[in-house]
Amino acid sequence: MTAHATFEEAIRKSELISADLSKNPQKYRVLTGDRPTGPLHIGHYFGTLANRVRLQNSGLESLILIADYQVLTDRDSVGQIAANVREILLDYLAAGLDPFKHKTIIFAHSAIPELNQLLLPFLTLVSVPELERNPTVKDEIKAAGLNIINAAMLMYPVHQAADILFCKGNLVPVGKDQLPHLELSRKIARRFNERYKNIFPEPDALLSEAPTILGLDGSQKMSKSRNNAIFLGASEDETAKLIKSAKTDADRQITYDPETRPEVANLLRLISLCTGQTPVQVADQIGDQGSGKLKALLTDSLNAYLAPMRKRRLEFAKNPGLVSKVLNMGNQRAREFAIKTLDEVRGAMGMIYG
RNA sequence: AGGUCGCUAGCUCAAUUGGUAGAGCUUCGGAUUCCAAAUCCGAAGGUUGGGGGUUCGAGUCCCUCGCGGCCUGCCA
Repeated sequence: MTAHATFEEAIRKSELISADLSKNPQKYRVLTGDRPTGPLHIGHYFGTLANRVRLQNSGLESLILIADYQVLTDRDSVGQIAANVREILLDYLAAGLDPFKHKTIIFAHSAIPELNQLLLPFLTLVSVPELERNPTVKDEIKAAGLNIINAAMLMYPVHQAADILFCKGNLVPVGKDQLPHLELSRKIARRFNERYKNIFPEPDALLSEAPTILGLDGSQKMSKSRNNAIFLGASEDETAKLIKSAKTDADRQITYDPETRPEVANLLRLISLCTGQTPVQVADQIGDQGSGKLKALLTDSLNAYLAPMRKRRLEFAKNPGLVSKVLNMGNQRAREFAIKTLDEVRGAMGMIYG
């Protein structure tokens, strides 16, 4: 099957599942996650976080992974990891993920030894060239400018397979770039089932139509490392300052044209996400008032949109005990899955001796 | 384990026979601009991996320790 055909197939299946979600939420267990390299920004929010909250609220069991070990795939040090984990927890809670009201489990790699142990048999189901061929990994190595590739970087898609399969997750919301990883997870599940015993589901992709949010420099995806991001927890003044620094163009007449005016289009799209208007409507409203007006409007819209989240975030920040409880609770529940699955795996492999 | 090369600003790298540690990019500020970008001007940024020694003087030479790359080997 060609890559394109695979993609078409993934879209088709994703649409079928999407239609089924509200009818049969109990059929699905969702896994997503983030590397704790810093606080989350509005690209994360509009790209995935909002969708996770939506899935949670429609009754799906959702596991959210803080992939702390994977911080080290492209750097030598974890940095202020404890602070970063805390910031991400605050972002999750502020965005509306709620382990107390919903079937949501927030947990960390490092707290689940059984999950990581699954990695070992999984690694034997994958060949080295298969890992080296992964286009997303190749891109990430290139983007990070790595001249030394550590083994964890090469095998992190296998680690992801363990993340998904330890809890028998069957639905993974992803962007197009993550499809190769999910394909590998499916392959690993299939090979394990074939070689030992049928215990793993083959997880499906839920392709989001979420727009990619460009950074404030307008040329690349928003990301912390490119220093072009607005953090969810930023103050209103910081947000205003960052938006003011965004790249635009010299044309005073504001139009929505993603092809020729990607920077302006990106700002219009952000307003659209905050207000519910279409980008074209926003552009018409600004007319010939220029990018200054566009930025003022975005600043007001975004600050207003994020205000309730930021308020919640500040309140959670005052309650570190509650934040710790969220993670401890999630770790405990995730670990129960992991212990159970590892037992099954060892049984299937004939590795229970005593 | 052996051989070898390396460690200088946030990043990439300079620094003559031993003689005041610099540049580019990034960051920050200013000019400019409807706002930006680009451009121009300016600023910040360092115990030269740690320690010791030689010397009037060490990034540079010597010793030592640490960390890392590559090559070869060994082991489960």
